[in-house]
Amino acid sequence: MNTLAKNTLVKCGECPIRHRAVCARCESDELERLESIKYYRNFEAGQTIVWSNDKMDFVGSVVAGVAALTQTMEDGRTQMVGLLLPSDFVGRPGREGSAYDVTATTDLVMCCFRKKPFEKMMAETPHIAHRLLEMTLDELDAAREWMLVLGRKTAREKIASLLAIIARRDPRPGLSPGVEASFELPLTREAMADYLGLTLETVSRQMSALKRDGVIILEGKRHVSVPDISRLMDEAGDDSDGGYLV
Amino acid sequence: MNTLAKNTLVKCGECPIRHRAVCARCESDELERLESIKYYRNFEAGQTIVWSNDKMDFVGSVVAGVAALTQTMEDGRTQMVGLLLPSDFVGRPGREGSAYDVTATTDLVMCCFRKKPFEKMMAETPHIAHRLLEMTLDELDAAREWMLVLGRKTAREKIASLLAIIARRDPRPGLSPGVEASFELPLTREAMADYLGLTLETVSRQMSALKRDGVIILEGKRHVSVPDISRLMDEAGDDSDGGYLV
DNA sequence: CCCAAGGGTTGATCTGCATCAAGGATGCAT
DNA sequence: ATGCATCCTTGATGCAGATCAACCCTTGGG
Repeated sequence: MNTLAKNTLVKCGECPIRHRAVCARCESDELERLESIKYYRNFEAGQTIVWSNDKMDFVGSVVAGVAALTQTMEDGRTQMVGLLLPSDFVGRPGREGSAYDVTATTDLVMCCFRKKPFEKMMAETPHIAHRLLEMTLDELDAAREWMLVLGRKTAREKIASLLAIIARRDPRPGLSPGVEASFELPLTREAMADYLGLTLETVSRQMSALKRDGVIILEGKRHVSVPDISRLMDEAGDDSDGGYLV
Repeated sequence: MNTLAKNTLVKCGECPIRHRAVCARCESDELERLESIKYYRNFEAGQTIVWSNDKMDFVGSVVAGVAALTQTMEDGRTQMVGLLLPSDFVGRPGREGSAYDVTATTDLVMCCFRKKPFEKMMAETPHIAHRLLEMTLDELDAAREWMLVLGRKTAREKIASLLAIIARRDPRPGLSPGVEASFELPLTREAMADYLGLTLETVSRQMSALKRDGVIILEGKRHVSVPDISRLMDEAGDDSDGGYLV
């Protein structure tokens, strides 16, 4: 247990980013064995990676870009239940199919492992299973934190919460003076609405309101700069230290 | 992986109910080792089991009664993020504290394992870790299914969804003719509201409405009978087969 | 060059649920 | 029996966010 601190990132072969270790003791021979079964896949923005209930014959992690897990009711109402940013893990070892639609919301690169050999390795290598348990517990915490957002926060707080997550996970230090974070929104207004349990009109209005009030600076429709991150966190009503979310 | 089918229940020592196996291959010596570190704890309705951020030195499962995981914002808004029914697992191996308040909503019996020895056993016994991963994935599915409820369902659908969960998990076959399920609500109206992201007044009104419309039969404030379960599922807007939830 | 499609904004109006408020039922302590 | 607390119900009113609708901007294709 805990062979690796919670969010430790390790270099995985030639992956362009350091991503969360699946192989708990990197640099060791597990990593090499992982290398031997891994491959890359590219997706375009909007493309579906797996349909819910479809068989999913791989697991992997996001290397670049953003993907979304969504659930849909018969009448078309949809709810995003997970947002996958670079280093996030996808797939359910020991499960046949996907429980959700997985779609790329931007162009996407994934580092995949074929599921069968990955599961075999997992069975032989205890700390991979432990590491996966760690990661699943993180996802569970994120999902539960999001339940608070969905159940109890106002539209403005929801938007601020989402922006805070993205800002935190995209750690580009301030370029211009007076800007503490700056990023490109990887989601359309509609996708944001689906994540937040709102309509796209409400998302648009609240984005305008946050801009008007100086909480964010919008350049174009997608580029967001945050002059004061703690101000943004306040708007999100965030009690938490922002530990686990997504 | 998958040494045990998803919801297989096994007899664990003298526990009065068959609960979900922590020890994946029951009847084997892991079970005996588990027996040697286990103990029971009783709680009264309303009692807090662990406070969020407190150190939690045990893991375990609910034997009888119901417990709730809740998160609270500084201003007092609270959201229940998990409902623990008999056989559900509590605790986060490899984690220090609890991320949520855990409280008993009814009188409660838990079967506990001290955390340290449990983790030690987990490290030595691979399929315990696998089993725990299975269970955590189930919880993750439940949390995500609940995100759809919180984000996209109406008050009436939310109530119906909650009743459907409880009815499904409390499999007492119909006593009177024309009654397909019947149970005692383990939650106050306020607790239901906290789970559903509503106010207690709205919960009360929708319960009355479901009663008026013949979807449920209310005897007193807490006893619920369901004449037609598929009708209730329809009201819940449930597309799913009701696979994972709670 | 024009047109269509996708993404975004903003306004007017409607409505589901929250909020505020009062009162009923039950149980328990004095 | 009386008082008080907890839990629940129901009514009146208000408002946040949904819905309906118009319009803008950008991109890309004939």
